[in-house]
Amino acid sequence: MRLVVARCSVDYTGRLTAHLPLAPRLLIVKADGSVLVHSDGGSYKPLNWMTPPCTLTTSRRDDEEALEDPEGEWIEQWDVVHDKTGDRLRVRLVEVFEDSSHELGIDPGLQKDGVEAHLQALLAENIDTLGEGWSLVRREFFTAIGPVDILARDESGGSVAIEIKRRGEIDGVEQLTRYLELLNRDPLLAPVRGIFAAQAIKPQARVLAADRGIDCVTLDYDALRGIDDAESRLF
Amino acid sequence: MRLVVARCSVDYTGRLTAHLPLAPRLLIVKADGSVLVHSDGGSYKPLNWMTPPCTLTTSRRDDEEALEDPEGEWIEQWDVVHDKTGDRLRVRLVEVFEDSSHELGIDPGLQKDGVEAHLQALLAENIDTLGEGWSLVRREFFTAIGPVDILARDESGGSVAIEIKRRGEIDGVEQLTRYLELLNRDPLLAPVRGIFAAQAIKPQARVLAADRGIDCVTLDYDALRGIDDAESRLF
DNA sequence: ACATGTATGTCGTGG
DNA sequence: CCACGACGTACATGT
Repeated sequence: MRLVVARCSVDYTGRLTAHLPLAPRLLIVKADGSVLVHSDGGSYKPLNWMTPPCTLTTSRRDDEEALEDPEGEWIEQWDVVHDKTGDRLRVRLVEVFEDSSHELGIDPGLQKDGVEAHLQALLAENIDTLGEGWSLVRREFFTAIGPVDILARDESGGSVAIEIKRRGEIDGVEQLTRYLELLNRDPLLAPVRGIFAAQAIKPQARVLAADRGIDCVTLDYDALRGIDDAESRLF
Repeated sequence: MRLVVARCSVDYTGRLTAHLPLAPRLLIVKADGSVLVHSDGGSYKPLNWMTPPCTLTTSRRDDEEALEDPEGEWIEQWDVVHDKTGDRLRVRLVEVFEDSSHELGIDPGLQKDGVEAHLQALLAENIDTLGEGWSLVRREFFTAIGPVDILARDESGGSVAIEIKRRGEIDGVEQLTRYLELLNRDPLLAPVRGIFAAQAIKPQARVLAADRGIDCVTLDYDALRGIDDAESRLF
């Protein structure tokens, strides 16, 4: 990883064209050749960047040459070209304040907990919180247009398709609607009810779900985890 | 902006919990207090981060204290707490390879060109590329559920709602469908046809659009721009 | 402040 | 390799 702090201008040409006027910025060149251009604010997202796989070539001008050129007084130029899309990033460095390199090695990676996958697992294990006598058929029930999060049977043996979201918004209801349309064409399953389950459901999503005959359920992550813990203590 | 390269471990607790085991990484502290944790690959997105507004407090341990503690041999700890959500990021530094600071100032900002807004303006100005005798009614025609990109009239005076996307995918068709449902309830406008316009349209989106009776049009950005240039030269 | 739609989204997963 | 869905999505814009 190479870290450069420099006064520079940046141009990007690819899915769009963009230009950054001359100013001091942080430039990061990663081991895979990818480049990030960061300002001292507006975090997370770089002002400009190039994703791997890409190729970086650098060229220099000596001071005299730079001084002669009235247009751009840059002393070093980076040309980064994306290997597949041909997107281009050009960085022109005018004044370099820092330039250092470090060997970091490959990162062991992030361990996550508490995302949708986890919610799904918890609800699948505690499917009877939706109703007494309910049973799990499958998690990630595959259809031609994508996986249904949970397929279950209610107390009377009827099929229920459950879509789980951390946040319940309108496109989640659309997604479940598409699944229900498809599932209800299968005579072995039909009729299939829909349940839209989320930690919080927006009013618009609720209205749309009601209009489509889909039930809404709010999930309490901590409560589900609590049930799960309580159950595992029995063993 | 402070740049630190260090062997560190990171823990995040907030919308989820996440842990990064001890490894060498780049830590960036921006002027607004936000923190980014980057590895030497997998670009653009930090492994972990804290967005502003947030507060960073640092604490140190002297070497003896660190050596006595068999658990964690960290010598410096950063606690970053988000001012509004209470999300927490904790970084424990074990070995520091670099620690530098720079004053960058406020960035003049990015100039963009070629996104959806531009496509919309170009198509609005050249609405007759969709058919002879077509006319523009409004750009950003406002409805209760959001703005329709372009509302136009075809050669026979019929209403046409146009949804524009850079890339035509399934959710764009869903969006247009919702608009059409609503617009067709307005007796002054109905019947309203739909056109899904994009630089490239995915097969699935095409199929769904056909199923909904929506026409697809691919837009040639350069051609539209060319027409526009040619027209402006007439004045 | 909240809601909505876009993104050079990025990133994983499964076919 | 492509398609799809999740994301601590982030981010700008309009009310």
